[in-house]
Amino acid sequence: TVLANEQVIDGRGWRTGALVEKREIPMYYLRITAYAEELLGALDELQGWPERVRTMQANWIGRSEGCDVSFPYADDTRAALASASAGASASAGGGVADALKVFTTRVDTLFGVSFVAVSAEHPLATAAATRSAALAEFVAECRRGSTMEADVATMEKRGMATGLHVRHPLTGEAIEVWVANYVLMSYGEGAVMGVPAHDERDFEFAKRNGLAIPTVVRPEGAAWQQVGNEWSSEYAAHGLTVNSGEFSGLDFDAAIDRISAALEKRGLGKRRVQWRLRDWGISRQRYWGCPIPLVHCAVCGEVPVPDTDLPVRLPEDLVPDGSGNPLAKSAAFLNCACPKCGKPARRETDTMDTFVDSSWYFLRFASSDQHAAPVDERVQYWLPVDQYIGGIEHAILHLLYSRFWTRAMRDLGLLSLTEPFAKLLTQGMVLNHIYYRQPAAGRRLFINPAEVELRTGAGGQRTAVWMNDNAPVEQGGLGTMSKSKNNGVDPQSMVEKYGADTARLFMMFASPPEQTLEWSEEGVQGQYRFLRRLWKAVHDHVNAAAVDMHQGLIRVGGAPLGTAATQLRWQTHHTLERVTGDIARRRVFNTAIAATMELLNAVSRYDETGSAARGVRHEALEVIVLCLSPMVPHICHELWQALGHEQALIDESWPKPDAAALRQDTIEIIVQVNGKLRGRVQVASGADQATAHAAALTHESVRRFAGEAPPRRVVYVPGKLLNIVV
RNA sequence: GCGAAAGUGGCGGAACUGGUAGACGCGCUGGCCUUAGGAGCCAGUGGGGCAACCCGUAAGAGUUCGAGUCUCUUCUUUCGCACCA
Repeated sequence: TVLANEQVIDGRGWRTGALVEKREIPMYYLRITAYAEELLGALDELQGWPERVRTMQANWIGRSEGCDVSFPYADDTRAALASASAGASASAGGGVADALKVFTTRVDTLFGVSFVAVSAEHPLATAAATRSAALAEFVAECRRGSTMEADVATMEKRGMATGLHVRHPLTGEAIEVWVANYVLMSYGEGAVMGVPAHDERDFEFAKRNGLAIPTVVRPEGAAWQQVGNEWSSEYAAHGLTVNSGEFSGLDFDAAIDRISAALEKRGLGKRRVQWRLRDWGISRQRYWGCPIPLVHCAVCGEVPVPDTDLPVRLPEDLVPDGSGNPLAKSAAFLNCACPKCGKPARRETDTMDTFVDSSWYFLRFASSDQHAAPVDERVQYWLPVDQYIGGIEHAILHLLYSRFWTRAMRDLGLLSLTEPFAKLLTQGMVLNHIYYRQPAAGRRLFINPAEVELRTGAGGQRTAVWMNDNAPVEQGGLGTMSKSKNNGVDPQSMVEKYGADTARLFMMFASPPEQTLEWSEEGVQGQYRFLRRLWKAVHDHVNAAAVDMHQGLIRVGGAPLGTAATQLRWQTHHTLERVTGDIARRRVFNTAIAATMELLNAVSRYDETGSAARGVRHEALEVIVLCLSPMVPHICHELWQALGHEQALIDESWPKPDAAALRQDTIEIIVQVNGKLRGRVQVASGADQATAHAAALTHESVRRFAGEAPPRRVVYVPGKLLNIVV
C-alpha cells in the first residue's frame, strides 16, 4: 500500500491566537495524554521513520521525571486566600488546599530554594492581587502580555513580590511568594520553586530582584564554591549536595531518592512523571468538519446521538459569512428531539478538528464500501501502510494523532494494529523563484514566474522582465510555492505543454525525494528533450530492425560479440543493476534516471550494424524503457509496444541482470603513487598484486613518480586500485 | 538559548562500505545543419599553466598508504523546539 498524503490547507487561525479566546467555551477533548507513555516508548521501534521526525515527536510528548513538592501556606497566605474566596463567591466550593504545589525535576536542590514563583494566572496571584493595586496591575499586564511565543523566550524575567509566604517542606523556613512572568500556567502546577544557584532562569530572576542565591550542589571531585555573578551552565550540572542538612554529601540519584522519600513520608511530595503533551481539544466553531454527535437536552443533559441516526449530516445550504459558526444560526440543524426523552432539544454545533478525519482516512480506504462499520477485516490485510509519504510539516500533529487514533481503535476492538505507518518518507517542498513589483503605495504585486523572462544583459547580468509590458521586475529569491507569492506552477499547463510524463520525470530527477525541489523551466525542457531523444532512438531502431523483429531474430547470446557490443551489453545490465538498487533499496530516483540517460547516450554512440548489433541495441532500449517505466509510465507503455511486445508493460515483471553479461575479462584499475592518481591500467579480473604491480609499472607516469628504488609499501585493492608508496 | 541536519563547479545535484571528486542534467562557448529558429546534431566546459604538471569538496588541525566521506575546533546556513521548572 502506498499512500501519498496531500497537503492540508487550512484556515490556520485557530492554531494559536483563536484558541486563547475560546478557552472559556466548553471544549471536547480526546485523551491523547493517556497514550503518552506508549506513543513515546514505541518511537524506538519505528525504524522506518526518519530520525528527525522521531526526535520531534519525542520532544513534543516531552517526558520529565520529577517530584511534586508542597510548600505549606504560612498564616498570611492562608488568611489572604480565605478572604479572597469569601469575597469572590460561594462557588469556590470546597475551600483551598493548604499548600502551594510545584513540580520539579531537581528535588536534590530543594535546600537551595530562595523564593517560589507563580504564574499570573495562578489562584494565589489572583488572591494576592486583591490586596495590592500595584500587584493587580502587574498581574493584568502579564496576562495580556505578548502571546507571540518567540518573544516570550527572550522576554525579561520580571516579577513582583506578593508579600505572602509559604514554608519550606523540610526546614519550615518562611519563603516569599512571587508572581513571575516566566512561569507558565499550562505546564506542571503553574508554580515553581526558585533555585537561583542551579537554574538559569531562577538565577536571572534572583539577580534582577536582589534575592539570595544559596549554593547547594558542588561538582564531584571539586571544592564547594559559591555561585558567582555570571551564570555558567556548570551550575546546573548534577553533582554532590552541600548545605542540605542531613541530605548533604549525596550524589544526584541518592539525593533524589532520599529527599523525595522524606517528602512523601510527611505527605508533602510525590515522585511522578510530567508530560508536555496535553489533551487534544477537537472542538471547532466552524461549518466544515464532522459534527460532534451530541444533543443538549434541558432534562437529560448531554445525550449522544444513537448509532442508528449517524452520521449527523451538515446542511448544505449554509454560507459562512465571517460572523461565526453558521450552524449555530441554522434552526433546521439546531432543533431536534432528545434521543432519550423525546422533548425538544438543541443539537451540538461544534464540529471536529479536521485532523480527526485525517487520523484514520487511510484505514477507511481499506474498507470504503463498508457501510455498517468504520472498518472491517480487510484493514488487517492492507495495513499498516508500507510506505507513507508526506511533508515534514506533518511530523508532529498528523503523524502523532494518527498513531494515537490507531491505538484508540485498537483498544475499542476495531483493529489489531498499533502503528499505522511502517515507513515514512518526508518529501521536500517545491521552491520557485519569486518576482514582484513594489508600487509607490499599496501592496507588492507578485508576478508568476511563467510570465517572466530572464534576459542576459551586455555586462552578463541577468534581468527579469515581465512579458506583459517588457519592463523589469524585482527578484525576490527562492521560496516555497504559495498562492500569496504567486509562484506556483499550474499543473494543467505543464501537462498541455510537455505532457505528464515530462513533468513527473523532471520532479523525480531534480533532487532526491527528501530534499527541497527547485522548480526550473529549463530543467523541465531538458527532460522533454531526453524523452524525445528516447522516442526517436526507439523508432529509428525499430525501423532499421523491422525485418529481424518479424523473423524473430532479435535476441542476444548466440554468436560471440565484438568488443563494442560486449561493452554495451555490460553497460545495459550494469544499468539495470544500478537502477534496481536505486529504486528498491536506496529509494533515490534521480540517480536511477541519470543511469538510464547514460545508457541512452551509450546506445547513441554505438554505431555497429548487422543482426547481432541490432539485438544488442534492442536489449539496451528495452532495459531503458523498463527502468524508466515507474517514472514515465505512459511513454514507456507506447515504446514497449513499439519494441514488439504484445503484453502491456505494466504487466511485465521487473527483469534481473544477466550475470554472464556482467562478467568482465579485463578490468581497469587505478594506479596511485603515494596516494595520488598517476594512471589507469587494464589487468585481467582477478589478477594478483604482483601482476597488477607489473602492469602498473608499464605506465609511463607511474614509473616516473615511483622511481627505481623498491617501494616502501604497496596497497592493492583487487578490482579497484594499486597504491605504490615510495 | 537548546536540539538536529547540512555546507561539493555559474546552477540543480552525483560520488552507496574511507579508494578515479564533479556522474546526469541545466546554463554557457564554438562548430555543423537550416529560408529561419528559442528545433536537431557534434565538440568543449572546476581553477591555474604553452606543457609536464600544480591546486581544488566552508576554514583549520588530526587519523590513514589514501579523506568530500572518519575525529576535533571554528564559521555559515537551514530546520525543529522555544522560559517545560
